[in-house]
Amino acid sequence: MSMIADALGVSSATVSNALSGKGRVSADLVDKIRKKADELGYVPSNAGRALRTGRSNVLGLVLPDISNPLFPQIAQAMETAASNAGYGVLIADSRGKVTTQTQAISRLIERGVDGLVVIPRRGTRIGDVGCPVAMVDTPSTPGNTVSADHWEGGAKVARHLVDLGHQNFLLIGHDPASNVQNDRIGGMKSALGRNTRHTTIWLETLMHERGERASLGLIDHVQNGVTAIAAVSDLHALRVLTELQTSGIKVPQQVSVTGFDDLIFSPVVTPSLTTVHMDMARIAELAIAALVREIEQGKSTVQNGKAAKQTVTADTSKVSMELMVRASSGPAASPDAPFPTGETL
Amino acid sequence: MSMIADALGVSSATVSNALSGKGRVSADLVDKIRKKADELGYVPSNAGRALRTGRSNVLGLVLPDISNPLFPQIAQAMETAASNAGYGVLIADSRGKVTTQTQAISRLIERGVDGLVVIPRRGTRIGDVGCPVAMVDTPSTPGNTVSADHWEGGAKVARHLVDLGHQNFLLIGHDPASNVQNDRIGGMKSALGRNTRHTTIWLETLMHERGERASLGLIDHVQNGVTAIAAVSDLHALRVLTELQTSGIKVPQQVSVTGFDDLIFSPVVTPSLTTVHMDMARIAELAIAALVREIEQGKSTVQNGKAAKQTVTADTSKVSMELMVRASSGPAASPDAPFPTGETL
DNA sequence: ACTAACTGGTTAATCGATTAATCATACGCT
DNA sequence: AGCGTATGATTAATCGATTAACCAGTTAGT
Repeated sequence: MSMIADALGVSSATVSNALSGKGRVSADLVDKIRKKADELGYVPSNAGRALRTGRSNVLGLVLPDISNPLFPQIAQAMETAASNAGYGVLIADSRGKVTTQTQAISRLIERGVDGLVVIPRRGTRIGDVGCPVAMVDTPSTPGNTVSADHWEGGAKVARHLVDLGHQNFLLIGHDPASNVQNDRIGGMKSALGRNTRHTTIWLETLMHERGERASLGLIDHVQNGVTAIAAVSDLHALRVLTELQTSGIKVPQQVSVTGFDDLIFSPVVTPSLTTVHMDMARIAELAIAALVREIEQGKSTVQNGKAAKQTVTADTSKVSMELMVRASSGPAASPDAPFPTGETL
Repeated sequence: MSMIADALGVSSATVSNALSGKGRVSADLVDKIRKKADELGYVPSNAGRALRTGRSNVLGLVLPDISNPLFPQIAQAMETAASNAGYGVLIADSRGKVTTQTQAISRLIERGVDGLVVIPRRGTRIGDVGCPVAMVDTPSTPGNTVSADHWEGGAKVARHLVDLGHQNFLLIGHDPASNVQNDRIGGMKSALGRNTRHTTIWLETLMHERGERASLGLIDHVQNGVTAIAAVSDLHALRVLTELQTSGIKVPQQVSVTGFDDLIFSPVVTPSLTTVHMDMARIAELAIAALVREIEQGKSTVQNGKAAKQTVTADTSKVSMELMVRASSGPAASPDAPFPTGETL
């Protein structure tokens, strides 16, 4: 910057003003400075700027478990949204453990991030980090900034299956402690009409009892009349799909299968999976926007009050999910013998 | 830092020396300073340090396409390795396009990263970025820093299938321009003995001709005697698996199927996928180590020569892949009628 | 006893950008 | 002419850590 100033015989302050457009600089000087800057290949030093302004223009992305197959979508969406807002994204993975997560967060803070996007899980507690935090969880969770409307998503698949004439459902969750999964299952249940029956199984519990690779015992359920199996993730839907096919049960002719998240393999398996897609790009946009707003006005907030509140609020806290009807769901096999009214479980 | 200095009546230089262990400070003063630093909750300012030292302690991770299902593994491994070396990881996604990639890289440079880890693809060209670069591609690619030994991996699955008595193979690739996939297929071919036959199909070409969701026409191949189908990714292996099962072909009784990468769903589909696992953690470690070495000695290199060479060299350039034998591969169906010697295609 | 070397610490400059305070002109108005 | 007010640019302080240069005591060597 001082090189530009010297080259043009002006002060470095003028160069700063010219490039940032803040002070009062004559129009033609601005032009000359811009030109010279390009000519010299000037790139502002983030370090210098950060030191002076106290802002790094970097956000931290905290994930409970990077190996989550949904992560690519999340990371990509966040990176894009942040980048559009002029921010970089520093990632922190906690490999499932809560202790590592705390460490990961403090590493981010030490690196001077201006804000945090946190995808929480179970015991995630965000202590007193000194910067705004956007939480992406579920609309039903207190402190949630913005997230997909998992409940509505659940309701959408369930309604889809009901419309196809299904009356006997098997709902498959993985972790009974997950807010997201509970919302999805809750939404499903809410949309199942009076003359339907449903059972819910949680894979984690099941696998804990019978081992990782255990059969899910789907044949039994099918023999008991289940014609629709709705899982909270495509990962589980896939497992269901292959287990059914191995047992010679036709999907969707005999049983319909649905998942969640529209994972990368979902369109290409046979039959392609009916699932629920979340608009991660929009969620990321809202989360980042809320975060950036708080960061940018943060200065004043900190000055006149105690400290800015931790978790920020977005314009919209829930983003609609989209039902993707594909080949794995179809009309119920035998639309005879309706079950007696009343819900099981 | 000056607060610590004031509190103990020493100069800030002494505090810096004490905490960094560089200058000469008496042992008990070091203790007192450390204690006071903890007490005051001192966290060094990266901005200040970066400004002075010219190093940000942040690395950039450049990915051609974040939606690659292997990405979680990569990101996690890189994050862990970098974090252990005291570096943060800034991600940059180029969503497949080469132009976006160039932009992404320059954004990282502007942010002042000390080094770059690049997972290249096709037209990836790293221009004159002013920092060391580690390339993770294939051992056969010039400029490769470190990567999995895809060729060996291919050879391993192929040998496994040959040992099971298979003689007629279908090899499935996706993108004929991918170095990784060519290495894998090349390795496979190299390990197929003289009295075997094989055909290779590239999905991208196929899908371009017949559309995204087109059948892969596997039944034809099976009827022509193929008993083993080896794909370059679990994603394609899964597609193969479900297509076969839908057609009523038993895996592995009639046809064996293998994949690559040990993706998250591979162990849980039915039958679980035989695949090849890459030790991403080790690859990341080697790449980061090479990068960090270059960065840390970089100062001298830049001083006495022209500039440090772009891509760094690791201790080991290829990391062995591990064959994961699961349920989707088994003995060849009919070990009769060996084919005439000579390779098809 | 006088110098050399060492020990433990301080001073002050520096990295690059930002910004409040200041200054010098020129212009408009009565 | 004289005063107030824009306008355009400069000065200098500042953010926080690092580090070369320097300084005051102490110890060792001859």
